[in-house]
Amino acid sequence: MLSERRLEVLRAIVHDYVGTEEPVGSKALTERHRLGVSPATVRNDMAALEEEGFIAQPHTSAGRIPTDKGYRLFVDRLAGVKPMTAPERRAIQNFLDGAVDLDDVVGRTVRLLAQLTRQVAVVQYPSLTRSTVRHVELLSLAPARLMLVLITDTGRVEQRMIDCPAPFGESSLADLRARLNSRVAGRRFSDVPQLVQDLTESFDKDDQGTVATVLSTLLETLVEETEERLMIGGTANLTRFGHDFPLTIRPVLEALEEQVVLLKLLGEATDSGMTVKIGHENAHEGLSSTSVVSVGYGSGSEAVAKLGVVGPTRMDYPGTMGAVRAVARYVGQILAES
Amino acid sequence: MLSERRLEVLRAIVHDYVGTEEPVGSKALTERHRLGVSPATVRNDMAALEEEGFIAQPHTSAGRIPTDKGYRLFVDRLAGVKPMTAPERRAIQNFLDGAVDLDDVVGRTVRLLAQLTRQVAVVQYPSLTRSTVRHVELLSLAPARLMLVLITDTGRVEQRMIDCPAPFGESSLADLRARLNSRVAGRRFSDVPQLVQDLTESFDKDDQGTVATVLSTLLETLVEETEERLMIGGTANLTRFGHDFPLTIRPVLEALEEQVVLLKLLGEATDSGMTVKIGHENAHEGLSSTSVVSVGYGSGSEAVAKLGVVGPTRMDYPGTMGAVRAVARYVGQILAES
DNA sequence: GCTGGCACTCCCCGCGGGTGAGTGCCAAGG
DNA sequence: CCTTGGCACTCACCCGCGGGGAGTGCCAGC
Repeated sequence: MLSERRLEVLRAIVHDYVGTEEPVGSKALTERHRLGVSPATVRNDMAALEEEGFIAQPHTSAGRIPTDKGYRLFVDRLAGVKPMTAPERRAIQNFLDGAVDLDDVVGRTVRLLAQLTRQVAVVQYPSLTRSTVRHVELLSLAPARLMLVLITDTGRVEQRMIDCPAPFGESSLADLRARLNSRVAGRRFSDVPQLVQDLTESFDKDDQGTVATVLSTLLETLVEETEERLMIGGTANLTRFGHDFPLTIRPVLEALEEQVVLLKLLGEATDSGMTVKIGHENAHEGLSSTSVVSVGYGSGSEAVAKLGVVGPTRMDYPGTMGAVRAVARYVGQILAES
Repeated sequence: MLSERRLEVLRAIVHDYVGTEEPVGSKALTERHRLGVSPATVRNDMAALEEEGFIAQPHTSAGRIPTDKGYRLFVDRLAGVKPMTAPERRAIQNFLDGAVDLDDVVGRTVRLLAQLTRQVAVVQYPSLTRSTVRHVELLSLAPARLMLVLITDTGRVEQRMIDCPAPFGESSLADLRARLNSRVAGRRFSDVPQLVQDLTESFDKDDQGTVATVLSTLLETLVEETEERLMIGGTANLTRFGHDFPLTIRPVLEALEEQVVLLKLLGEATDSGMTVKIGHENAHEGLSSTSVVSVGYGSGSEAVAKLGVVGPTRMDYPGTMGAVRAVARYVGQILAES
């Protein structure tokens, strides 16, 4: 068990190291923080902290830097979330309020988050799985060719081409359109399969093939499009990383380009509250020297997608967490309004 | 006027420098290329080339490196476009053939281009301005609330909400939908304004307000959405740039995040044929040590958008140009088929 | 106009010593 | 038992120095 003062020493080390990017020594610590003890005592504490694996020295006779485990303890027990100041909150709201459509909301969010945290921002588009259907439209492009358009409550639109097994009249089309909408409009995606289950039977024998095709296409769209999109920004902030550049930055850029990796990354985050993954806690090895702070956001009480930032393990956790939480909150509001 | 041999020397310098990233000297040149003359002669030629501003030396008593002007001459007069090999062409086609929708086509193109050139790839979404309308759909979401959906021949879908000044009946809606489509389906965007000009008058007085609103929204969409989207990829390749890292890479990453800059960049390219912008020829100063190779692509004989790559001025121009041209060609085919 | 020779320039690299921050240990004191 | 000042020790970092080598410019000769 670590004494209160040792935790205080760890907090001070993290604080200073995040600020200076340089290993911090016992003397410097006592000068910058009012620990009320001498450097020698701090040295003893440091030895203990190192013994437990919370800090390490790059080489003998150098200062200490926090380990992943040290940051973990810091985040879990020593650091709070630093709330945004009132002007910052106003700025966030103003910036997001100008958005005109979903793409714009996501784009603005990503830029905002990157700017606030000075790190790389990742924003997932609102997920289809948890969304509800606003409208389903069917268009006849040619006698035996339809287009299915699906509109979600988050403002997303998906379209699919459908080749019909048999020609499909305008009246049948209008009929199907009406019945489909009366059943699924306003309902959650996950409920749709049951809701349309017996729809085919109620149509003329001639049309049943087409109806079945349409329905299966609709269901496919719901499933397929669960592979969600995301937007990233602020990659230029990676250049602030350190001196050992190419080695650090390259794998990160590579990881960022693989949407699958990022989606998994965000997906791992717990549903409610904020998640902080530190260094090697990230599954992807290219991100082993970065931390990811993520949180769910949504229009209602429930999260429909996630957003977060990727930065060096040596980051300002309280500030970053504050910014991420605040942005998520405001984006949720914006989505709820529209 | 430069003699044939001096041009040959320049070509050799560019070739070697691109390969080694190191200033190339007279001795090394005569060893690697069959110029048929001695190092001393090459030195004389180099002095002449330097005099004319095609090459420069980083410091006295070092080898020479090409200047922007040197690369320009190389591209214009000395280098051809290196065609892709048959296996490469097959790979391109296979890779692009798997695409399922427009987003996927663009996504695959960007990844492919980044991989082929080992540089940063930029692909503009097919532009709306030059596209044609495939279908316009009107949905009634609420008594006085419509949704306008615009579907283009390139597979793009845009939607807009419309608040009607007055309630609008289903029959009027169907009427408007039908008339609108009969007029604009298959027509170019640029022709739409004239085609719908007198449409409002033919409706009932009660409905004219709504019809006018719908039409103006449609026209707005056509104009607004001309601010086109694009996708970039392969930023990890920036790490191959050089040793003086942060200085070079940072402004490039920043420029890449500003879509406006990129759109302007691609926009400057001439419509037909390939455009190569070298170093300071790029308006944006963050890109003054990069070259941009871009070309239009399209489904028909006409370009609907552009794509290209951004890389160091020290790049393999023939190879890059070959890859860019080949990819543009195949993307055009894919778009034409779908 | 090409070539070989020659002197000169400077970058690069490895070496060595001085400096200073930081550590670990120990003995003394509360 | 914890804290503290003292002390010797360890290394990374900085800096200046000199040799090696690649490359250049110039010149005289063919």
